[in-house]
Amino acid sequence: MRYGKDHKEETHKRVVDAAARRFRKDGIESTGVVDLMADAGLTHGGFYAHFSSKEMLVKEALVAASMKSRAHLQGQIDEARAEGRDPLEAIVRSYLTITHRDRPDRGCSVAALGSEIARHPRKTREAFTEGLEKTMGIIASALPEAVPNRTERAYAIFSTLIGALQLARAISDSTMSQAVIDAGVTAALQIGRCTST
Amino acid sequence: MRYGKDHKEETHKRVVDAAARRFRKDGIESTGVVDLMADAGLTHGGFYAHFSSKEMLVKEALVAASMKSRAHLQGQIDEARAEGRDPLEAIVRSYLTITHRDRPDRGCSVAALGSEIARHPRKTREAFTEGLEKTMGIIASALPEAVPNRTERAYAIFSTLIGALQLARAISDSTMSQAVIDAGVTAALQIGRCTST
DNA sequence: TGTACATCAGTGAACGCGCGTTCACTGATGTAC
DNA sequence: TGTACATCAGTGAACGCGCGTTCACTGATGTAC
Repeated sequence: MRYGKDHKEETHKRVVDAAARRFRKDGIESTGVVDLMADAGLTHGGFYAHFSSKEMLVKEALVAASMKSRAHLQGQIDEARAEGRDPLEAIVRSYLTITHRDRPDRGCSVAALGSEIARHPRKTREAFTEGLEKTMGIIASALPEAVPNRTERAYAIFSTLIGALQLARAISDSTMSQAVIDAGVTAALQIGRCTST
Repeated sequence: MRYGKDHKEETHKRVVDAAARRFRKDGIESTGVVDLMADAGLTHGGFYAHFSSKEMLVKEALVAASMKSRAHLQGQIDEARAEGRDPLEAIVRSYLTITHRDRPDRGCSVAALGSEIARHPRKTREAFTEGLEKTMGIIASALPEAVPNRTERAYAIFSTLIGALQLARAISDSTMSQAVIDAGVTAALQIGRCTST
């Protein structure tokens, strides 16, 4: 079948988006090329017309997920600012929720894949790092202007957020899981607000 | 070959310890039963005389790694107390180091496997949770007595530590990686020390 | 004390299966005449 | 306007390989006589 001139590009995007979802849900290694293509409504044979290897799709999926996350983050910040609410509190409270804990496929790819990304090839980690740097800039921009070391605080806040979400997901006891989430909120706000140091 | 009466138990322990190391280095899913047994100097056929499934070994390896971590943690605290240093600072600073970042096989299994553990069966996560609770108790005991909500703070501190170490491992740029580690130290200490809230 | 046998930790071939990747093919459409 | 052909996104069988798991077997030692 011959298709319109944007058709292939659209299919490509569809595979990347489906992969971003699947990877976050089941992990990168657990998800095969067959599953990935099936999720996009295709058969596996066409995969290598779009990506030179599974690793290249991993890279693209991480970049796509990162971009989407930043857009969401920026949206939360803008909305909070428009309504006179604290933008830091807005992003922290919307990140550490039960919904986010229970729907990794729709959420943050760093929380979902953090320990796995560290074991991927340098090129993949470079793409990840690039996205992460931008995300840190956005978090830093949500901090009160009076606060020093905004980038470093953004690093620490994000560390707390992904760590807490991962623990909350791994913990089998729901009370403890909830407590970890609550503790994460308190601590992240504290890191972002404390004017000393 | 017939062996002494403790022989099998010793072999079992050897496999569990080797697995704990390998899992942290390469991930649980990436490591096959053949590799695991080879690391312990055995062939794969005997595996099921020791474990009813790979998942059972995962559970045992997580429990073993958790126990070892707690012993190390307690050692750091005792040493710091004996020398009149702050025990919280001792554990935070010994956790967030370049060495720990670069040697996941010898380090914290939560940082190395966090996002993977969340996808394992309930029984495995229950064993993990049990160990984690004890670890949180030890971290809480390192906090100044004047501080309220010690358990919640321990949760947040540990979240920050594992999140920062994971990011530091995933980031390809060494300057940024170092900055994340430093930011994690500052934040973890701040969470543990701030007497308000 | 010497021989026959039971034990059982560890061996290695084999099982079905899914992995990432390759490739000859299909067939609807756009283009050339 | 109608026909012949080139294009190329997507198909599905096949590749070698490693996975988790099973099982008949080995052979050094402890026990029974």
